[in-house]
Amino acid sequence: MLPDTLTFAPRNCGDCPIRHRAVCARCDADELTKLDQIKYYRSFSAGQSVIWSGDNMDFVGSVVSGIATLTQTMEDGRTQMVGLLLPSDFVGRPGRNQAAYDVVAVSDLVMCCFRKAPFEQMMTETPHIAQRLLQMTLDELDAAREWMLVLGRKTAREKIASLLSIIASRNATLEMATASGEMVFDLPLTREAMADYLGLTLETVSRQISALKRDGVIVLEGKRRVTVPDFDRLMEEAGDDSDGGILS
Amino acid sequence: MLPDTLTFAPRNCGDCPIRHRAVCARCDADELTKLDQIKYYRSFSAGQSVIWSGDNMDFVGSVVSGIATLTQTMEDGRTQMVGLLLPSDFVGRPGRNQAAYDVVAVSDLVMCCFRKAPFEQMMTETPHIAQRLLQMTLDELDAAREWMLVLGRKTAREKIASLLSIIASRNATLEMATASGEMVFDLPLTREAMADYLGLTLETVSRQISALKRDGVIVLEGKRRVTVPDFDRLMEEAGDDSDGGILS
DNA sequence: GTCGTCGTTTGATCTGGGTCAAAGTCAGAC
DNA sequence: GTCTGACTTTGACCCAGATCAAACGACGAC
Repeated sequence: MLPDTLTFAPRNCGDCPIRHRAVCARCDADELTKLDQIKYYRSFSAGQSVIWSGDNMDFVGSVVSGIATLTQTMEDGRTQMVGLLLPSDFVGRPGRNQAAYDVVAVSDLVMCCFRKAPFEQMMTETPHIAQRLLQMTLDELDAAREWMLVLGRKTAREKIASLLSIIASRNATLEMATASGEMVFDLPLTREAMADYLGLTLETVSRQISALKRDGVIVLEGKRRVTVPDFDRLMEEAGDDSDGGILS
Repeated sequence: MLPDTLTFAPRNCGDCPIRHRAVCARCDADELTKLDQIKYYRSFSAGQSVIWSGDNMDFVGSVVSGIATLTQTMEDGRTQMVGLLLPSDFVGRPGRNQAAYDVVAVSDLVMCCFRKAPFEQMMTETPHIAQRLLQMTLDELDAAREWMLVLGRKTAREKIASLLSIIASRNATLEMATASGEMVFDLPLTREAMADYLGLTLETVSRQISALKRDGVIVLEGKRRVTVPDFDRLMEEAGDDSDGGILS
């Protein structure tokens, strides 16, 4: 457990893998030095809980590596995932002391944390941080609204295809993309987590994945490794405009 | 049509009904003067479209009075509401030129608009605006996540109860609250719009409203005026923690 | 090796909410 | 007044996805 995650810690921000995408993306060298002074790393192993809804939360931070989920739970145990946190995503809300959601590490996870008070202080002093945070929050809001369409109006099959295309394209920027147009990636989530993401049961998730496999939309190696032979086909199955609507 | 909405326009920001809740809330007198110079009002009558998804959008703005909806539409016509815009809510995204959603006036509507370029200019100069916009965006993100739980995991009855309690509590701050603990308000949405909000069909909305009425959770006068005799009961029906979880 | 656990698949059955259809209510136009 | 159209309600029926249940596969502990 906790293999080299602790030794992982990049000593200075210049070497950080998320330097140009996280909340610090716009900071100049000076600002980075200041951040460097108040930052600290925390590691979590897969399955571990980062924070519980309602807990006192005295830090904010960025996911450096690994994946975490943001979920909401009803009294009777029904749960809905409301955020999927990938490297560079921000956790916590400046100006709030209590966590509003459960945060759980889905894989081994490293976070770059800042104590809340000094971070909020810095936010007022260095507009670059607030600017970047606004941009990231607006992006998250757009993602949440896309997700609302998925939850409210798509069929189970479309939901699965949507999730697969989201994961595929989030990874696309990073790696993968087998020249030939094929895409290969590992599902970071269990069937149950996918069900929580999509407002389904895990059985339905399993059945629809099997169906997409049977129909040749995806190819599976084992239970986690997915190959998408034709991404446009997957987008069609997701019910999305195939000519990916250009925003921004 | 378009009754006194145009003459409505408050001449200066000091008199504005949303002065202390909109994106300008934190501005001081100086900043307000600058905003005053670049603002203009636009009126829309009920049912009119403010902007279509994909349209070029050269302004941003705040809802001054009236109600509008933000919706997404799939190619085959399925629609999902992704935002309900009440007075003081912000429309548009700085740094984006195309509208991402359809915006439709549900009632007669007055908006306070700013051309995008000067507004973005001001945002970089006066941190008060960006600060407030960040706060508002974070609030919207929280609301979107709450909404995701509703869409993904609640039953039709719970969905209706949730919507009613959201509308009730959004209004609560303003007016209403019959001392006795009763709440009375008008539904601003048609059954169809409620269905779009909740990921249901209008028939199901109608049936569930009838059921809540039959069970005494709400009382209807006509089709739009709602009385809630016992708000805690309504919250229970919504499946929410009755002891309203305190965040912030 | 066996056992236990966790994640997954598959089958059988049930049901909440969708779909199709018809009729009711109300406000504004004429 | 009555006609029209928008909105709403209610009924009958059906199906996608939930629920209940069983079994399978992979992996780590022993």
